[in-house]
Amino acid sequence: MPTEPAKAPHSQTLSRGLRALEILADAAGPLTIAELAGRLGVHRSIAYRILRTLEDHFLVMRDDSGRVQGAPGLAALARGVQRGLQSAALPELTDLANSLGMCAFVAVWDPHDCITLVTVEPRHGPGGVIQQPGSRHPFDRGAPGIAIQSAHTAQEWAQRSPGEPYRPEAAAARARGYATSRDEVIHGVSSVAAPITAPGQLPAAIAVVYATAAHAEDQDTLGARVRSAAGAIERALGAAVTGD
Amino acid sequence: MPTEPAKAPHSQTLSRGLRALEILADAAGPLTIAELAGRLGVHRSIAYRILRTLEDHFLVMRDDSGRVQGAPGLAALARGVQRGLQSAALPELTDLANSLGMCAFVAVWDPHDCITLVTVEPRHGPGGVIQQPGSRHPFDRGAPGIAIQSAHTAQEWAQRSPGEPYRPEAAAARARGYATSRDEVIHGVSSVAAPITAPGQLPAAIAVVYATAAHAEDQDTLGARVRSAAGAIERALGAAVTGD
DNA sequence: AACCCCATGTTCTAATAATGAACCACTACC
DNA sequence: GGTAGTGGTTCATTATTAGAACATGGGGTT
Repeated sequence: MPTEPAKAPHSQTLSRGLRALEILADAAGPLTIAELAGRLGVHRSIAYRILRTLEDHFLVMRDDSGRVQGAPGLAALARGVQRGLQSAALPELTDLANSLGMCAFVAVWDPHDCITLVTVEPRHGPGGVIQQPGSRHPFDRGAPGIAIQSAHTAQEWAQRSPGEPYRPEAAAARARGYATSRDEVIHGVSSVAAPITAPGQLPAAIAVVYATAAHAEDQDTLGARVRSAAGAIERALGAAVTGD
Repeated sequence: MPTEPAKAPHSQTLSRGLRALEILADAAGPLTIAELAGRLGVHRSIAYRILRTLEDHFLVMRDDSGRVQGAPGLAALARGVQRGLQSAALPELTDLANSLGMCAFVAVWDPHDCITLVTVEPRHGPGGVIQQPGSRHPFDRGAPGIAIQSAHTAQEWAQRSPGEPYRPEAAAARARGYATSRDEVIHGVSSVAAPITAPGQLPAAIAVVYATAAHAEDQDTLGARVRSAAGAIERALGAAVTGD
């Protein structure tokens, strides 16, 4: 990159609208317009117009007292994301979750975090750990992050996610084919994950989580299970590519 | 509404950006920038700047050949949507899916369609029907739409979703507590759904789908099952409201 | 190879669309 | 009955966006 041709300008209004959606997604509950304007750092009247537009697209809604929150239209927008991966992973996830009695999920790479895409709870699972779809975790927390990194060398990683540190555990995970973590995201919760890589697909990982107290010993068995699930998904993705 | 105080202006740029996301979600596969600009009805250079902004927010990504598609960030945006309903419904859905061996899902009301929010596949279910999360269906197709309508009288409905027709089956469903459909969305596929209503929550429905050929007779049993699941979800939502 | 075609990406000026302060109406709470 | 908090609207100013025209580079085809 010799002479940096100067970045083309970005759209201010659009960016603010998207930040509004991000803020709403991260917020604990519904927000008042003034709160949103404050967090956005813009005048109330701007926030108001932005909201009007978002409402038109069914991406936000107001509750009885006029406060703002995300609307189902957002789910519709997310439908197409990594569709192939989602459908390939779903059967394997349900199988894992039900046979192991653990919550199983798939997370995908995003430059700054890894994002949970699909989750499956085990049959009688309300007592278990719930991994919200759409939740983000930094790469330095949890087995899925390690697993995704383990599909790359440190150099590849630095190129792919500049600034995101490369965990040393990734090397061991690369050798074993799966990664583990304990107490990294939630205290008392362990996780085992295996990477999923397929041409044309974002780096991803399949993982299970469980209370550390239970199932303490058979970490190797879990590793083998998630590895084989990852392999099945990769084969399904490959078949989809060639067969479609 | 006597004198319509004149609608405040909407944000053009933001609206175009959102339409871009909608187009990408509906598209079969990745789109080239020119295609997107065409469908958007704007000049290529505008589409380009919009994409640049969307990329900054990790909502779209480019594949190897520069074509555009949705990115995992979209899933993160959808995380907060109807969170209470999602978590309350998940255990009931897994229970339904696994005990009946059918795909179970929750759909919520949106002014024009009903949108699938969460789905659970049965244990050994890849052969079964998969209901993509985020998919929209018009209210005149499928049991969930009828179930959602059945929670309202025709008048309430006309006020809530102006222009959307009220299906006559809703009255019968209202009396029975559940709705059925056959061959309405996919040929050969039947569905049974029950409404979920809770204060502060959007109207929703829980449903199961199955191949019409199998399980032809016990429609009443299915109705009772989804009804009781809906009741359990409503109770969980009520508890969450008062207990939080 | 030289050509053409189609793709992405950048630059630039007119004028459009966004900005943000001020202003109104309403409700809830002192 | 005031006062402070909402949501909602208006309007002059100007910064932002629009969209044409211009680079650039890769891929076929003749």
